[in-house]
Amino acid sequence: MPIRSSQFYEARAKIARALAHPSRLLLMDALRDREMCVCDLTELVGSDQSTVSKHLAVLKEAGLVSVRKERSMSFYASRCQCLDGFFGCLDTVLKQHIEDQRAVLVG
Amino acid sequence: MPIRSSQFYEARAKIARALAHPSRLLLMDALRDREMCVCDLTELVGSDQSTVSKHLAVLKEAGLVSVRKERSMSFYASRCQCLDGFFGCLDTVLKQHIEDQRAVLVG
DNA sequence: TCCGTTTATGGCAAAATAGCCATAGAGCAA
DNA sequence: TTGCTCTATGGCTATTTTGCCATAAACGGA
Repeated sequence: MPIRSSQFYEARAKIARALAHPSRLLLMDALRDREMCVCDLTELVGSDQSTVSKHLAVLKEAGLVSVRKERSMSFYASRCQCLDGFFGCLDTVLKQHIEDQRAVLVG
Repeated sequence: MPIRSSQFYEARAKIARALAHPSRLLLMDALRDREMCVCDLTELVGSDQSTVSKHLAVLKEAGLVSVRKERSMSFYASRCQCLDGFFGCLDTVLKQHIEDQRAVLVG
């Protein structure tokens, strides 16, 4: 008696996987309120250009970013404003979790 | 000029990784409004008991669930009510994404 | 005590992910 | 054309993740 179909959870897992890398979270953060080209994003992330392109492809495939091509450049932009609210909600939970852990350590 | 520190994104990536599996999303859904023992969760997920235990350990390590031991059983409960809001927000984005893809296919 | 139940963990093999290099294609300028 | 810039992708290796089996520990009942 799964609560929902396996496709339901698979679709959401795909989104979560797309966000499950610090470089991709940095990309989502940078693209939150402006579009940027791959060249600038590459400098921002500090990895190889091909690596950044592949990270962007993962975000694109998940539907989290859009691309616009102009001249020889690709401009990426965020399609989703959900992350701040989500991680803000999680911050509250995490802070409590850390405090609980500290309490355990302190005894 | 990263927007935030690498630890910032690493911490969030850890949470996203914990959610990046359909079985773990099913577990979070099942535990949303009630606690359950590992035995019942194992039956729900349909994987080996050791597999479910390890999924639960991942969620616990991320601070997303709590455990309470009673008799010989472990009862897990969600520590976070952020998922519904987040995925609800994403649903809107995804529906639009799917529609865009269809529009491209149709031409 | 002995046994059955419940849970966690080590170990292993298969699968997925990550990151780099090399490279190809597109666009633009000289 | 030639060359430079920008981007995407194939290929490869290293790392991580996944899922099962086997097993151990904890607990309770007979």
